[in-house]
Amino acid sequence: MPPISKAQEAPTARSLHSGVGLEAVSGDAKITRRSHNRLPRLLDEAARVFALRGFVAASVREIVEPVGMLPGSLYYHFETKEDLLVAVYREGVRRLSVKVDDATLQLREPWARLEAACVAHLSALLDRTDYSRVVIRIRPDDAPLVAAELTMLRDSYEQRFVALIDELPLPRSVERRDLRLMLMGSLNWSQTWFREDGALSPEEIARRFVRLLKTSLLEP
Amino acid sequence: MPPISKAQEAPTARSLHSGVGLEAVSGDAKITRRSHNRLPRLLDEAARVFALRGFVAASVREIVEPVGMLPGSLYYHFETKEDLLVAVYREGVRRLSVKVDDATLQLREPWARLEAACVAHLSALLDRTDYSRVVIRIRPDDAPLVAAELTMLRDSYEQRFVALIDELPLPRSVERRDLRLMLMGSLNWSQTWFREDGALSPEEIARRFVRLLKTSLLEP
Amino acid sequence: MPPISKAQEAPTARSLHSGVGLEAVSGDAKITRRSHNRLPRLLDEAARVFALRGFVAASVREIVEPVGMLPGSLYYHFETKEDLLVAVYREGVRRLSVKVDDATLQLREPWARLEAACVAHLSALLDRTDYSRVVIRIRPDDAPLVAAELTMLRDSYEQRFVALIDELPLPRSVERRDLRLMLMGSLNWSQTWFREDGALSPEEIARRFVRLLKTSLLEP
Amino acid sequence: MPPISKAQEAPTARSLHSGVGLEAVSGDAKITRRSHNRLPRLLDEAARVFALRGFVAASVREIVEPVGMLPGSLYYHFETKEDLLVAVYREGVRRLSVKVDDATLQLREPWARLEAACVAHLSALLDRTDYSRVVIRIRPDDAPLVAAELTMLRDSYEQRFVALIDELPLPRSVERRDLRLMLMGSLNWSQTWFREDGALSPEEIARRFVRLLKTSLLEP
DNA sequence: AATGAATGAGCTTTCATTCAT
DNA sequence: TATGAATGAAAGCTCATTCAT
Repeated sequence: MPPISKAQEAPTARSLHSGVGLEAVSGDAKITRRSHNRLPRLLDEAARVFALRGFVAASVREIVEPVGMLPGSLYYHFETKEDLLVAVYREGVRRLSVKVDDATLQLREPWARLEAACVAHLSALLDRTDYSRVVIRIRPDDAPLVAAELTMLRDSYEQRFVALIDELPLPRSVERRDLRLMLMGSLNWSQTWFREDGALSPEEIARRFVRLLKTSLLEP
Repeated sequence: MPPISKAQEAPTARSLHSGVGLEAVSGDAKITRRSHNRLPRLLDEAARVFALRGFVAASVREIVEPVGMLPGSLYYHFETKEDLLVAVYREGVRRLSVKVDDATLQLREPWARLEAACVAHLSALLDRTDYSRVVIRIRPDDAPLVAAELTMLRDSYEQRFVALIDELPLPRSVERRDLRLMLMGSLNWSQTWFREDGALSPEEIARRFVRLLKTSLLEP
Repeated sequence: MPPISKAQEAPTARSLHSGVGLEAVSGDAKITRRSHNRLPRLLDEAARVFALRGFVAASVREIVEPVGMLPGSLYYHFETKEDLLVAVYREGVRRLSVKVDDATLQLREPWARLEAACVAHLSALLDRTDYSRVVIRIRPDDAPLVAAELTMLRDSYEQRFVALIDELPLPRSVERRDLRLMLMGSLNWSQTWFREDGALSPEEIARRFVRLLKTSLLEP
Repeated sequence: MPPISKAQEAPTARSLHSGVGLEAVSGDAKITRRSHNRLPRLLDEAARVFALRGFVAASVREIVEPVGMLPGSLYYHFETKEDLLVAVYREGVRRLSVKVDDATLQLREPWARLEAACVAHLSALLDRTDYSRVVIRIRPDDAPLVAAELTMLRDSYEQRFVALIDELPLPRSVERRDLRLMLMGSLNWSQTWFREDGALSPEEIARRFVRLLKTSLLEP
């Protein structure tokens, strides 16, 4: 497999390594003894380090070492560090999309659907092992050479929320775009203050934020 | 003036280069007899570059060059790049605080006070020339050696919002902390999507967000 | 066919991929039953890239890619990049020799023979598709491990010019070695300045250089 | 002193370190004890390594080490390895020019002037310690980013020979451009075959080449 | 109050090459 | 007759920082 080039095609629905939402590739032992196909592990590590440090501060060495690779070996799989980011980001978007789609699929009531989507979004976002964190943490212009691509990917995901908010029955005075930006902003920003040992779970936070928005804060 | 050391004490209220909110320090000539004090310009540039690139990607060279200094000269003023960040961050917090205090000072009605604070907060945050942007853009753990200090500074500022929200008359079911995190999160995140050429001004955005929160979204 | 090793013997007269002077090997199908022998194409590319970039700057990747091979595959055919150079160089010398021999074969008059040899030499040297360019472009000590071998190959070719110059009837004062070094130097150096779109053809250049040497430049 | 940038101005006549033709900077001890101003030594080493290995094969590490510098320190003085080459090349051209000018200055007779120029040219070219070797050894397109600049420098030097040949009284049939290309080609190419322990000195070689050209080779 | 000249560590990337399959 | 996946070394270069002057 040659390096994944910048000119690479749009991802197929079932891209990257195996299934739907496997975070860490475990139980792969049966495939080969000497376990070559470290690419999935490489992506896992990249996701971890990008989410932890940001793009610029993430060093190729730090990504590659836990996989037992040498820095140069990365470049068999990806042409640049930026391209690696794109791969991780793309997978992050894919997983987020799958989770949100799965969560909303069975529901009909618009507010319930939005709430479920927010719960799925926030759970992914705050899960330490998830590629999705990268999608929120990394600003496209941290990696100028692929900024446009990242933005497109992010937008494609956010369309889901555009649609979900379009479904809501709302007072005419409400701008749906404001609503989306406010809601998603508050969810996304939680990455900066959320502590795993806090009192509230991601799910509970998401639910509360939606309720705060939905209901009136003016006294009874 | 010796380098500002890590062991330095908490800042006095009137810290840094005098004046209340001067962005570019001109007319400072009277302060020192002869020297064309370049430290203020240095801080301005640092604010600009930290806000633009983030802490890690900001290079000392890029900060120092527009001031007409050499990289090594920075170290007369600051012991480390981290210390420079602290100085800028501290000034950002100071300016934010001044703006929010000024905006709320004359108002009595709690919701009006909160709205005014949000307008001030967001205007600062989205103003390209403002130190305040650094306070929102930089995550404390981007600079681990001074992370604790940055967090303290930020917390000290956010106390204002804790207080403002405490004043609000609210239904008993509402958790004030959630409210604050949601509101500030949505404001802060706007740094990610705000474009100066967009339809809405920062002030208008802030007002709309507050109104969305305050009122009910359930149909009439 | 195992890799061509460093310990390999001197080349037979009819070395490499058959044929006399075929640049791109087509119609070789009868030689091996099924395989679409890519080794000739590999050598063609190597010649092109070595001539274009020099030995050090020529990367295995650049050579191998247009052939549709992967870098590792080179090493089925050659033990090292140096060995590949030797193969190309050897073929370059062979083709040069054939051309010079063919050109001089029919001629008897010593100056005519020398001129014909120079024309053949220079045409090959300046022909973009020819292995011969490598022989002139690459300095043996660019590839220290095989420098001696390259030097031997080059010397074997230059013997032809030693012989041709020995045939010339010359004033006793003339050192034949000087004459050869001067003549060949001026021809070889033309690789540096020759442009295909220039006014003069390689043949014409060679003829003029010989004439300049032969005749007196002192006024009539 | 900031790095010498690509946009750097045309060199002044007395560029680089001191005097006219100092090859190795010795006797500098009096200037500073800890001898900073290693830039001259850096250039000397660069000239040596570029001449020895060519541009591509010359590693920054090899250049810098004998000077007692670290690789990164080069970049205080030059923005890129290419820029270092330009500096060396420019100095090579300057020294060649000075030598040729000095050699021809006192002479009036055209052939004598040309011969003196060739002697100067070849002595420089074959002198192991001379920057001039770089000018002949390095092909501009070995360093594509500065190729145009190198070509300009080389052309500016070769103008001297254009002029010297223009002065010659020649039979009308002789193309002066051919004459120049032939003469200089044969001189320049001597870099590939000249051995210091050979029988002939550079001076003697140059003189013989000129004589070969000048006189008739047809029998008496 | 700063510069000139560098350091030392680290950076991303490229290279020729290896070897099990 | 190759490939897939990598290695190990080195490359050019950038970084924050140092320190004598």
